[in-house]
Amino acid sequence: MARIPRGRVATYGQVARLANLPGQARLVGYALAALGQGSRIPWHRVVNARGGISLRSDDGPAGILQRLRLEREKVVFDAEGRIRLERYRWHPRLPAAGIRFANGGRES
DNA sequence: GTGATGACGGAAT
DNA sequence: TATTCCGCCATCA
Repeated sequence: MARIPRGRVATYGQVARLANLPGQARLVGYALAALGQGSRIPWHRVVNARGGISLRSDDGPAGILQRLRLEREKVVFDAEGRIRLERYRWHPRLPAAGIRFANGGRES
């Protein structure tokens, strides 16, 4: 996820596949929920397969914050709160095998 | 040990 | 395009 460039997004399922965990999209969400506030991981660049923001406990400002952070990166939401994946989806160059952890695994 | 739940995905309808 | 349904599995009560 740290490789996702500014202004681009990836879906939960996409991240799961890159992590060599095909079909385990829910675990990606589960992992994100465990991130601390000080995490340097760009969690706001991960959206669901419909291009929407997924937050169960969106009582707080988290959901709004994700949208604001993305809009600050020039990502546009439509009237239904969704973005065009065909336009903003990130297309990684290297296969999953080429991934290297730049933080020594401290975020996991 | 068991059942419910959840930052989801995808096929079927 | 929208809904419904089922698979997925780490956690937790």
